[in-house]
Amino acid sequence: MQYSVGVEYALHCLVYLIDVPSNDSIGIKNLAEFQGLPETFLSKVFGKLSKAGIVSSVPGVKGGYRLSKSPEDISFWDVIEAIEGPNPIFQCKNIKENGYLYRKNCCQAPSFCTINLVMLSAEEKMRDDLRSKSLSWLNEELDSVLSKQIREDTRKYFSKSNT
Amino acid sequence: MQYSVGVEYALHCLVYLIDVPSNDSIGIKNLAEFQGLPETFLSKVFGKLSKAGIVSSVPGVKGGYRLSKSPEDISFWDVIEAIEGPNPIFQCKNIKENGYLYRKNCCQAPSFCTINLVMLSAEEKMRDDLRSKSLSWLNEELDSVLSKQIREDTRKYFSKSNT
DNA sequence: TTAATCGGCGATTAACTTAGTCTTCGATTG
DNA sequence: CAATCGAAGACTAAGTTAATCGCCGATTAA
Ligand code: FES
Ligand code: FES
Repeated sequence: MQYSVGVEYALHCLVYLIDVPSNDSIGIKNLAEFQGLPETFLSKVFGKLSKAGIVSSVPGVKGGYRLSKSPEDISFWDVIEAIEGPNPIFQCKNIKENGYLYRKNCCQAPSFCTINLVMLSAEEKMRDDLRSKSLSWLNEELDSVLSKQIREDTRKYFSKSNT
Repeated sequence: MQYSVGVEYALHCLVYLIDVPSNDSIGIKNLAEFQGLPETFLSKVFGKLSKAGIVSSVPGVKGGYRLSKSPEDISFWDVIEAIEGPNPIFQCKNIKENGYLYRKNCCQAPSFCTINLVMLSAEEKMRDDLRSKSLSWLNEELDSVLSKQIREDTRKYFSKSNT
């Protein structure tokens, strides 16, 4: 049970899109090449991000992707939800309604299962944490963690290839 | 991306084991029948719970399962970890070490990826919440949520079939 | 205008996982 | 000794994941 690799791909790619001015964009090809990722698959990932309104595409040659809103307004959770969908991690197949007692005395007040509620509220704790971290926060964090050299080289890579 | 149904099966089954005295046990067959679950599959789930030291088995005819420690000391997270394994939900394939810059200037200080750290710490929030809820807590919760009648009927079901 | 380059999208695939079954085994009961 | 239980492993069918391929429409530059 794990999130798909698409989540990792997406988050890492979005880092490079944060600084891109709104009249520019970065192509899938560049993003894939730079990170050593399969280009076609990355294209699918960006399809989901696009549908979720996180990025917007620029069609045609010299096209690519850019953020479709401020990095301040894109949280980690937004990205995960775009890739993985809205379903909770805990899978409740409502087994308590298949139970002996429920089969016997048929008409029950449709109540929530306590176990399910516990799981969902625990997940919410994780989501709240992810909702509190935005892409712009991540950008600042990376500025303080990564060497100035590396960050500069990265930006140079994407700017030169899109001139 | 979801936890397997085994987690739901396990948690629901463990509810019925909380009150069982340490010289008694409940058989897989009863648990499966009562909840309308496939018996053979449930047996696999209990295999995992047994390996994790949550339940212990009583072999032979009239055998079954019982808790192998106090319900106070069994948390929701213990159960999930027993079924799903210890791996984090977020899958980090270390893609940053396949990147262009890392391929170029080869020898890097082996650093952690900030994105990964964010994800892991968010997961930890969820796990902490699940670690704080034990089976005995769940039992009390169910006492206040479910009708006295249902709880009694349930206990009767398992006691009469194991006499 | 036209060829080359981009993203969008759907079909397809291979590998893997999940949910579940079957069968054989060893232990216990009566 | 036979019937009943759990343990364990082989097996299977269905679903998912990661990835590829091919075709389309939009865009650009020659
Ligand atoms: S019925 Fe699904 S968790 Fe209780
Ligand atoms: S390398 Fe895996 S999350 Fe950054």
